Amino acid sequence: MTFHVYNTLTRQKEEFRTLEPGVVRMYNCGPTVYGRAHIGNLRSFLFADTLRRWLEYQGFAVKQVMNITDVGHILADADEGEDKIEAQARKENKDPWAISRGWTELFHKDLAALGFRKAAANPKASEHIPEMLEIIEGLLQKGYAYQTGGDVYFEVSKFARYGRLSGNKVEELDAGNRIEVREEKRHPADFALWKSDKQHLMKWTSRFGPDGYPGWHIECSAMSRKHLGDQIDIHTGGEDNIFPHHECEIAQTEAFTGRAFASYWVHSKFLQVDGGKMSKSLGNVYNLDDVLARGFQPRQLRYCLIRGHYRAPLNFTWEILKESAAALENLDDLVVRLRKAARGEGASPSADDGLEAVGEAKQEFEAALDDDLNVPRALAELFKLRTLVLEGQLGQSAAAAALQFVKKSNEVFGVMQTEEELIGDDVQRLIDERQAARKRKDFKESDRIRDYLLAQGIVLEDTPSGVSWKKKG
RNA sequence: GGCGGCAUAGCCAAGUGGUAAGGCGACGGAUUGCAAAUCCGUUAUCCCCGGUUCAAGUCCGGGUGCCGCCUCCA
Repeated sequence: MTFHVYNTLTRQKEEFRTLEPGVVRMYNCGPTVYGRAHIGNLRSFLFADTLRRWLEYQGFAVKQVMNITDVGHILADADEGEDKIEAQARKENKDPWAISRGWTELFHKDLAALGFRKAAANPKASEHIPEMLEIIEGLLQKGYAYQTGGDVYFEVSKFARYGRLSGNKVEELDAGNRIEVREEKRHPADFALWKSDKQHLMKWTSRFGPDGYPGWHIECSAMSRKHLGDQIDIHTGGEDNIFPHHECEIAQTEAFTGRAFASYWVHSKFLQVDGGKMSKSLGNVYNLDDVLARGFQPRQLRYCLIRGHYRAPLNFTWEILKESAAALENLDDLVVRLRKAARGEGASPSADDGLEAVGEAKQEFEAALDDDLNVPRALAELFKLRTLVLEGQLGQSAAAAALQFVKKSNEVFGVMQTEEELIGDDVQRLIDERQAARKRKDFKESDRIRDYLLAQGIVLEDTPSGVSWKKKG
């Protein structure tokens, strides 16, 4: 079995083949930095991170680029209006550059807290204006774009494949119905590559005039090309990016280079909250701080957001997060139990007992992820291993093999506590004291010690084979 | 109006046309000084209606509900 991935472009699962053997070039549509990333954003980025991790698990060298959009997003009207970052800047009465810088920093902090692997590059739109202009010039020369005043538009009708990704037909886009059709455009669906506006705060001088700024879509075409080359393997984003954003990117890049842009277009579904859409008016747009404020750990949120299949809607509630935390605790426990069984504690007498079952779990795990990154199926295999070890069906060798595999599986999920935790001598002394108290049936004292340690985050369990402890959370 | 997706137990969530993974929770029992952990057992005919088929959660048609896009958006 090899990795198969669903390609939005062809609407089917396809065998994954890279342009260059062993190397994956992947571009992830990143955030617009005018506010804090919410858990919906995080789900999408977490999907990209998981995909990368699965590719790396398989031995690919992944060149991952995730952009930071710090200019160019337009409000209100498709082609004219206020930049989102500028709008926020006005609201806060701040310099737009300070706004985007601040949010970019926070974004990286959020990713780090959630255990993201670092992308090879996080290019900023504002730092790639020349690269954008280069493409715009090329498109003008090739006749795919036209200039009217200080504006440049991409002429959609010149690119026959426009609409292939989204399934939209240019003539049925209903353009002009809800948006005011701008007179200078040759077709309502034509989109801006470059705009001029004196009012704009973030602007650049070009041959189109002194007050220009780029259209939204051009940045990704330029940054992807700059950092990964004309052709890439994977381009990801949320499902909302399919149209118009990615449709336009394809048009621009392919018209410019004359070659296929990305081999695989992969999109994650939206996160829902309370079974419906997330929205400010419902007050259910949460970010990492909201999650931390409720006493949850970042990795618990991570587990919660990756536990479903990326191509199906996923529901989030605080109750579900709590359930996720409980499930994750049991995965941590799996590691602990395997480590013990590998040492002989609770292991089956014959060292190779259960070795076959462990092999099957690994095989199923990999088959699940090979099948369009089916995380829930892969997770189920981990829980099956837990049942095996709890039932004492694994011998020492099998447990050691399972432990090695589970640790490796965590390279994909990045959620488990796989390092052995240690307690200090003082804690060990208290545990011994409690055992002594129990022996003399001084339960008041033994419970006092147990409660004290619990308050320190250490849970004691009196098993038939002796007392064991674990750290909480 | 156009394009696309989803609908599986109390809550999540898999599922290749052949008889419903897994997680969390709940209930009953065992074990325990108590608790926790663990063990045993119980807990779904898959939104509705019709059709194809020997056989459908899985295919087709029609509903209903929710989500996304067509306007910035993960």
